[in-house]
Amino acid sequence: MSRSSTGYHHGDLRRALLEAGAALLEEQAPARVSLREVARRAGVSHAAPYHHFGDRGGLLKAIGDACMGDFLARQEDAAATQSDPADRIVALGEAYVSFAAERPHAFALVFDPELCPPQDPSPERAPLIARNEELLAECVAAWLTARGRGPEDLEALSTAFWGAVHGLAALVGEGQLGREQVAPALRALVR
Amino acid sequence: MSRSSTGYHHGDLRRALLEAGAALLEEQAPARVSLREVARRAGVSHAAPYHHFGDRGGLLKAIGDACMGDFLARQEDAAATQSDPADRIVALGEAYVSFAAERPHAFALVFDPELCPPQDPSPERAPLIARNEELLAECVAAWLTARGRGPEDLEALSTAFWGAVHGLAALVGEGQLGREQVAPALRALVR
DNA sequence: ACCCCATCTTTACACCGTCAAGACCGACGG
DNA sequence: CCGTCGGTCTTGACGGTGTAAAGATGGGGT
Repeated sequence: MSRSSTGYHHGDLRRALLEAGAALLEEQAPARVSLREVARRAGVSHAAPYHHFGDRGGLLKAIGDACMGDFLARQEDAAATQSDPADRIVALGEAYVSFAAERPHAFALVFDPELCPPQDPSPERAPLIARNEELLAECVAAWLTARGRGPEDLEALSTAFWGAVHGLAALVGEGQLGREQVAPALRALVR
Repeated sequence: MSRSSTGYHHGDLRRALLEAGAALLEEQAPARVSLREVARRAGVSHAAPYHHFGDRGGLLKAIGDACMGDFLARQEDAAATQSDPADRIVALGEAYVSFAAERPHAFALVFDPELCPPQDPSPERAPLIARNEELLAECVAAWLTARGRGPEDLEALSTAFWGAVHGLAALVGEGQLGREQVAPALRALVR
């Protein structure tokens, strides 16, 4: 029942809606992604999405989950390309910023607190968040030991680094900063 | 003509709308601030705002200008309370984060790129932005000289610090970080 | 073969931003 | 003192949105 794409029941509407919504998100900010437009692009009636996602928030949340997956994949890739701890941290940060620069609306959606409250996040996203924090902590810990320091500041430094990278990413995503200003700032930080 | 508050023509609708809008912004995110609700709270018809602000964006932009003013005032105050360069930087960052924590919607509005594009900002806000960058550069420069370093990294360090503080503020405003995690992270940075 | 029910459509409602036309009233010239 | 003028506000309308309820459709299990 879930295979054919032709036919009255469309076969795979959920995926089609997710794809249409993700495509729309590349063009417009999350607030302007309308359920009706997504349905229109998927070629179904405006009320069709309601059966698959409870409401507009449900659709946005599902799209956000997918974006979070993309984001995490990029983070993992970036971390894997470098072996030196300092370089790895910089690579992590640059991947973070690249995502925000190239897909600003997806980035905004991923961190929208109304769609996925940081306290009790959706069961779909919780493992992704955990994995991301784990990755960051690993890199910071490696960097600390490489500099001959104990792990006493690990948590403070992790949040500091997260804050720095997140802020640079947000500012770039908002157009407040040029992308070329990021690398020097990051390097100045891990100096 | 613009003084009396009684009478049919209301006297000072523009200010009343700004106040109603600002009050609404304390309760709800910018995206949910509706022109009609603001008009309702000001006790006028739903089309009344159009004569004073061109459209919804105009009202939000004006509210954002006011919020930016509040924000800058807090930054100035924070910088004035400390004399030691390192302490001043930390105070600046904490004021930044406090604003985002206490007035998250105002914070989001101030940095909304669709309402006030960072390239060619509104003539009302441009001086505020300039003053803010100046303040930050001053503090970073003082911190650099206090550590016996030349101003060669001033720009990179300024953006790095701005990014860190902005990121921490955004994460706190979104509820992703607890407010108590900020001070240790900041102190770890200026260490 | 039949019926069930998940899926999709239709219809309807309230709210929103925006625009055009009209009502109101203070101010200014005669 | 009176009239008209123009900025201010209201009314009404249009298209778009999210959401809910009710009706149509057709595939899959018994």
